[in-house]
Amino acid sequence: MSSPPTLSVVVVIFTVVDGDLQALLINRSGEPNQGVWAIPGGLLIPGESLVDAATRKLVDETGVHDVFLEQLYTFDDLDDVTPGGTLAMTYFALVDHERVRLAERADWQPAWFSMQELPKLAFNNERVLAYALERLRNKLQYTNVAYSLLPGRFTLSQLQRVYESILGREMDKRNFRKRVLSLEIIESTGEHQAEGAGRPALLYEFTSQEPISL
Amino acid sequence: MSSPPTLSVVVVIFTVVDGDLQALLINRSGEPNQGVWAIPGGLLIPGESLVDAATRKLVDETGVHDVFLEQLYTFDDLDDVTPGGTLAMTYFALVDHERVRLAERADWQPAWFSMQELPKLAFNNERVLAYALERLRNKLQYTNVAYSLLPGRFTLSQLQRVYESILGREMDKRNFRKRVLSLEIIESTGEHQAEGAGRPALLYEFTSQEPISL
DNA sequence: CCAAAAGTGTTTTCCGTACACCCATGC
DNA sequence: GCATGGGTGTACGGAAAACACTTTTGG
Repeated sequence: MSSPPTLSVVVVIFTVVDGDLQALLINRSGEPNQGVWAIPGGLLIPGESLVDAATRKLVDETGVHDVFLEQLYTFDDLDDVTPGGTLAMTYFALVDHERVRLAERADWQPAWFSMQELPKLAFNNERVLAYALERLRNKLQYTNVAYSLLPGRFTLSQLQRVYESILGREMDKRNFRKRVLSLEIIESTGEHQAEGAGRPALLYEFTSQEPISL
Repeated sequence: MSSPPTLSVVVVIFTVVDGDLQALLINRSGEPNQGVWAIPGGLLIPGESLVDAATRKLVDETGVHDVFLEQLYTFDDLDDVTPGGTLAMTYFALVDHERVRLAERADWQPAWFSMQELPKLAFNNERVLAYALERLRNKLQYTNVAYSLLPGRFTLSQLQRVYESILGREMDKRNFRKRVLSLEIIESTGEHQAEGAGRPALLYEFTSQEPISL
């Protein structure tokens, strides 16, 4: 007779900093996998809903709320050491890094890592990140999820850098603008913002701060 | 202190019969929801993987194996009567109805229902079916999952009826054929099959019986 | 010979892509 | 005045959509 599985909720938190897609990782202070980096997560508290657990982890680590958060997949084969196994309900979230205040704790160290140069990860977390990235790339194409990665007002160049860093390829400026404007997910505020030298850019905002499928 | 949630695995089983998309439902013999139709499912056995549990349910109800089976979503809000709540890991499967031999049991009655005329369902199962249908429609567009709904050899008209019944709209015969042939997911066997009156149709087969993304 | 289903091409429309120059500001 | 980033239009190619008639069989 096996014991019932451990129930954990794990949240892949993505942000884009300066044209670089990054994920938040935690340096594990306890066994198993002490000292190894892992995606933030914790045990599901009995009586707590999955989305509440994911939101709790997200707020604990970053302080942000009201962002895009969606269930990703339920893995039963990430943890091969805990007796009885673990069911890991994974979520993914998109945050504007300017709104984030990383938790400062004595035991667990959270830090951003570029998706280009990930450290050695615990618990097969590579698969979870790869799957989250695939999902994010798909969502970016036919939804407005990018709203959750940017401040309320932003320039088209900032938006384009977000798309480019997630999709991993450069895009043509004119085609990009044509496309996002024709989708009608953003609109101009009429105000301008200077970006160092160069002509000041028009500021845009998303027409909806809720996820929309196109 | 709440009790830990019940862990169940639920499998939406779709088939297409005579141009009609149908789902397999079970008439519950026990409380809660006695006498009400529900999606087949059962408790996760400790030590059993999720996909094994889903496969077990599928084989129990239909006798088929080696079909398309994929995780759908994990719901925590379907069952509002069981103390501690239930985590329902849902899967969806696609079967060729000609290969199915429905379980004949004294207690649970399985039956096919058209997605057009569903009965009253237990446990918010409407949401699960709606989500499964949405996912199936998407998958149909950019994968070869239809292989799992048809016999090994089939006519292009049969294939088109499968697509039409899932997508819920009629398609142009010439455009449909051009498209599926250009995808190179099917190939002609060279043999013909008479379909009542009318000219006999060429039989085709899928080039792969494994899921392929296009 | 008539009903029933299979099979087949061309035209148009739309969307994605490629591509180069001028504009407004800071220094 | 020059460096920096913002902003704009057109032409091409491929895919999807619209559209009607001929072929082969059974009865």
